[in-house]
Amino acid sequence: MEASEIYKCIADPQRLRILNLLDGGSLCVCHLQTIIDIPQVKASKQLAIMKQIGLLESHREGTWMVYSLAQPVHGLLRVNLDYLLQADCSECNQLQRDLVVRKQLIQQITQNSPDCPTAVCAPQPCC
Amino acid sequence: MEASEIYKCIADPQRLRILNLLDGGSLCVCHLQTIIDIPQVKASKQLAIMKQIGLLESHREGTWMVYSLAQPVHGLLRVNLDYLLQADCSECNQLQRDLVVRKQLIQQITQNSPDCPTAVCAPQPCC
DNA sequence: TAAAAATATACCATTGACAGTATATACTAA
DNA sequence: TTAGTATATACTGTCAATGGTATATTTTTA
Repeated sequence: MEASEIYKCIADPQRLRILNLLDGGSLCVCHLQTIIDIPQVKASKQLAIMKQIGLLESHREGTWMVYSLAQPVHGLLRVNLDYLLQADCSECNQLQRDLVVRKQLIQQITQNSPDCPTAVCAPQPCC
Repeated sequence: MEASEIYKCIADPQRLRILNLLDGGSLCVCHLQTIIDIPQVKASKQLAIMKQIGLLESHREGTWMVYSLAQPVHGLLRVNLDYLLQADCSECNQLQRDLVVRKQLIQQITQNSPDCPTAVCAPQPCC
């Protein structure tokens, strides 16, 4: 994977937010939609782009598609996610806030259905 | 300066090469043209873009424009240049090779005119 | 097997980045 | 002041990325 591909990818703030969120663990499309507040089509497209490059993996779980960072996380991506999380700029703050929202969402899901593997997806309709 | 601006910038391999070269010290447009082997127009445009964002500074020295990284170097750029120089991918290797060529070029200039401040530009027509 | 939910794809219009050519500007030296 | 060198800008056409709408696909459940 070329460096420029990765840069082109994370040059889009939405894609960057998605990568950051997935770095915290797998999520299904509907969760990403909810947290980032984008239309379904767009979420789906962005995810497809990143899967295409090889940054993301996905597997189906019922009707849900669960996305996660391809392992091992590419060094260049790793370095940048780490840097941004401890840096101070408007986009960086957004990433930090996203992780908080992510945690809250997972907590909600877990309370509503304790059986649900938190790393994955809600067993109830979630969106 | 937003992270996405920097990423959009370094997502272009030529701009990345320029930034990497300037990280080794100031250079004038004609040197960059020579090393990277791009037409004058393009070099000038790329430099203008990066100056616009605030990544580069420039000053005139005779007919030459000397470009350098804006100080202090933005943390995000710093992190990425450092990573790429020690990584192993085709674009990374290019960056490493560029620095070698840069050193050779500076050496040539210095030999031909020992008075010339190597950090800057040749006092003789160079292109 | 029909309906509903979650997700993906096709299609289209718009926008933005990019390359190339020509021309302009700034400076130097004769 | 003219010619030459280095660099910048204007202009134009082209191609790629992006957003939106509609529709298709996959799976589950009734």
